Amino acid sequence: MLNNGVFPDNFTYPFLLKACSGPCSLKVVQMVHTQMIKLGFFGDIFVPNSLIDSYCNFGVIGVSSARKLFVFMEDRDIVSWNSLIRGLVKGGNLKDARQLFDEMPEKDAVSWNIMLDGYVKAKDMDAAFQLFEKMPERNVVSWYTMVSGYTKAGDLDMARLLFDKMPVKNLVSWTIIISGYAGNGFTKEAISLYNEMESLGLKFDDGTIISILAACAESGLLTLGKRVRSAIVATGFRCSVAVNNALIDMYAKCGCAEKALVVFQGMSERDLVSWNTIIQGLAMHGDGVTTLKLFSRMKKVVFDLINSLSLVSYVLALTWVMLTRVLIIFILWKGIMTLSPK
DNA sequence: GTAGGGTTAG
Repeated sequence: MLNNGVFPDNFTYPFLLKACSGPCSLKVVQMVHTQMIKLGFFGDIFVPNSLIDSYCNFGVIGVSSARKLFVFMEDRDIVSWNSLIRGLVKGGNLKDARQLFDEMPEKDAVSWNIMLDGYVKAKDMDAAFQLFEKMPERNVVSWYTMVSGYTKAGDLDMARLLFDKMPVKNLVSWTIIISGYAGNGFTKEAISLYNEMESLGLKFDDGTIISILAACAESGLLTLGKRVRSAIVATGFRCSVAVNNALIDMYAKCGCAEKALVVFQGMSERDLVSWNTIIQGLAMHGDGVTTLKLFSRMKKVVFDLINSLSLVSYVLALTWVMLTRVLIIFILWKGIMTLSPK
């Protein structure tokens, strides 16, 4: 763009910074920051705010840069505060986050929810609940945060209590509570709520399926996993790669390695997760020979993507195959020894 | 520009 003589404006940088939020290095954000100072776009509050947000993706160092920027800013709006608090919360610095939260001249629903999420992530449900009770207004996000927080803390009674009190229940609320019960091994409740959701005629989406299947995988809940699978088939739901991956994992973790393999083989598109999931699933519960064959196929297809997880599964499968072979040889040898005349 | 259920590893 610059080479073509086109100059950036105040809309360019927020977009550019958004693109730097991934595995992009902190140095690039710093470079963009320097250029922004030179060209002077800080008059538009969106610009420094998106810079704060970008810095906050880079751990403690990033957050301290965000903080410096925040301090030097002439004008700040709620988003500036919220973004920095989010950065502190993300870095686990709840004390400073809370201090800023209390200092804020004005709070909106996002401010409250960020702080709430901080306590939930820190597994401090008591502090979260206290804040939740103090909130001047609660929106769906506040309720999601609390209910999913309690399910993650294993307190299904509180999760259920709040779920029942939710003023508006939608697909996400149902997903959270069903996955919560399923993931914690409460089979009966999970299935009964799933039935209830179905009877309400709610149309599930990728998020619902993936979340429930992951919870089933976690606690080996094959019954519900199968129910979700038949619902997918019955409704003709078009499975994304992620949904199929979740299915593979659910089957493998519930002890159905063959079914996991069937799903994998039926996929028209696969990603690294598909390969890792099937290889891991088979290495744990299936046969080692198939795992090794799949691994060598994987080497041809996604060689540059192979990571430590694939390697661990490979070594596991290899060890398993070797052990089985040694065992077979040992048994044969014992047999020959007992049969041979003394 | 900031918050929310979401596939492998833990």
